[in-house]
Amino acid sequence: MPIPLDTRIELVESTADCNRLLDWLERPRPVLACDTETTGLNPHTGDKLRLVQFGDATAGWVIPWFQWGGLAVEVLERWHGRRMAFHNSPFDISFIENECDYRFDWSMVDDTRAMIHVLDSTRSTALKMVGSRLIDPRASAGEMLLKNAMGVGKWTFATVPVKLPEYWAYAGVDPVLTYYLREDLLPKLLEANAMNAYQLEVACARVIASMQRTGMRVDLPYCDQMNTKLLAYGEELQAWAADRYSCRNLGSNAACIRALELEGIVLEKRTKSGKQYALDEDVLLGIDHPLSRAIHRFRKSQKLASSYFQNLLEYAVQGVVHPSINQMGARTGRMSIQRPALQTLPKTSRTVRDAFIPREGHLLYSLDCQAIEMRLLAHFAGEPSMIRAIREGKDLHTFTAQLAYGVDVPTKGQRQIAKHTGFARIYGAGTAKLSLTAGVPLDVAREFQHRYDDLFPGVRGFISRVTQVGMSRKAELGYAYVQTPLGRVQRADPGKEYALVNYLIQGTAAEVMKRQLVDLAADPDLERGLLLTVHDEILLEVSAEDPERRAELANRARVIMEDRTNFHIPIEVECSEPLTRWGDVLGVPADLVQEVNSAFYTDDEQPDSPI
DNA sequence: GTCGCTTGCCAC
DNA sequence: AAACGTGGCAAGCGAC
Repeated sequence: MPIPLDTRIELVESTADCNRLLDWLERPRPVLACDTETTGLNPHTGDKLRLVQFGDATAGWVIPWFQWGGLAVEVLERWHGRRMAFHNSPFDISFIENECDYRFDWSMVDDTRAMIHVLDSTRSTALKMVGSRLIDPRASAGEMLLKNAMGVGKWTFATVPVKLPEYWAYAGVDPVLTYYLREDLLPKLLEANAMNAYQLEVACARVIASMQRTGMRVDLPYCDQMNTKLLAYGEELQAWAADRYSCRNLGSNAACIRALELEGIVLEKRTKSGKQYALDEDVLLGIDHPLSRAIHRFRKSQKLASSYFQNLLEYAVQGVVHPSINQMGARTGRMSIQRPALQTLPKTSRTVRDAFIPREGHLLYSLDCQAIEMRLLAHFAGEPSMIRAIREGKDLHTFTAQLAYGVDVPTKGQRQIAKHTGFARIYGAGTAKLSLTAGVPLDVAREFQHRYDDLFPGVRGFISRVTQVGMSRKAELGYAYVQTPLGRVQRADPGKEYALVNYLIQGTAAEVMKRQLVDLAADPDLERGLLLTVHDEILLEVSAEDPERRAELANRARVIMEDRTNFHIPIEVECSEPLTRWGDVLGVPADLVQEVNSAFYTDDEQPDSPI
């Protein structure tokens, strides 16, 4: 095993150093590794490049961007057309492209973070951690030294002096580690049959970078207005509760529990850890008392204000939020989005989604994969009746309820239990959990599960096959895993082999989504309009000027996303009407929201909700 | 003051 | 036999 930490690390401080670096660049190597150090995490919200590093097996070069940025660009231009390796390419490439005119050739990019994540997503993908594991155990030592030095000097990544040896030496090791990691991981990808999954990740990376750069336009005055209203409402509720029930802080569960107990309310449910009485939404709604309702309303308004509107106000730059999209956010290959968390905006009311608006002269479209996880379940299970029903365009939950109850038109309740049972299968839930989430007695849940298994024996067979395969691999290799169609390795935690079913379905759905992004982005008209993905939904922005053209673009996107060849079931996509606000997709007229929300509680002398 | 844990809640 | 999966985020609160 090579020991990259003994490799020469050099800081560029003079024109002589520049020349030595350019000489070094002439040497033959299969790939040039590159990394950056920055002041923060988001190039679109003001964070800047500090260092650009290049490396191979022989050396790591550290270029202070402020003084010697031109040299970094010179290196990139001279190397252009040849392979480059990064560890988390969208990050470094976005930072560099944000501060100069050089444009990377994404088809030449290798990404070691994508490699490791496709092979094992259960462990840290941080470069130093992976480096210590696979290349040199001392790889994380430099990080500790830097951390100590930064603590002593009270520095952050934005302020630590470039010439501090702990800083630039730490930085210079990274491209060398990346270089060795690529060498280590490429054969492993081949061996594991995971190359297709990796290549999809690499192809997707540029789309992610593009979406981050584009960002989403936000109606700031609206956010500000909503935030102010909600905060004022919270204050009113606080004052009301303090006055009537001496409950000083509606945000403190301990204080609320004390106040409720003083009112003679007896709590029973415990929290998950069992340490305290639970006071969650379920408990609150089960208590018929004005204070309980006030706590509930306070929570809701707090949540809307602090998790959503305040974040939008905080993260917007010139009216646009550029969230951080983590392409490999979840172990299954799903993406996650933060600062702000645009994948978790409430759907119960349109209030928050109404904050998102298209750019001037544009409209939004929401493209949604229809019931993709249920469809993939049918695909993997090879369940003929399910597959037929899907092909015939039937709603799967209604179909299931029809079969299970022998009726043409199932009741809402019958469809509901069918739906919950389907999802319980996808998630690996047992009878108890199903009974809880579907809100039916244990025996009803059990009875329906039995009917479900009788109706769809393929599903049961699929689940036991997956678990079986996982277990036998565990016996052989020490860990249970399955692979998605493109080869992504999905490992189970010990004792949780049942979760492999979910990982396979969720991971495959994630692959479908990434494939869709890549295919959409291949069309320049559509790439510009890609704004966001929410697991099975893509938000697209299209010029509004010509109604025919915009409808054509939206339909083009829909057709590109659909897949009728790779699975036993069609992946079908529904396209929304053109939207002037994201909230339009929820269908509820905006002016009704106020009424609906404030009609919740009518009997208490509490302040009225502003929304 | 910061950090980490707990609790709760938003989405798919 | 039975086992719900993946995330992000805010506030309270005790420890340092």
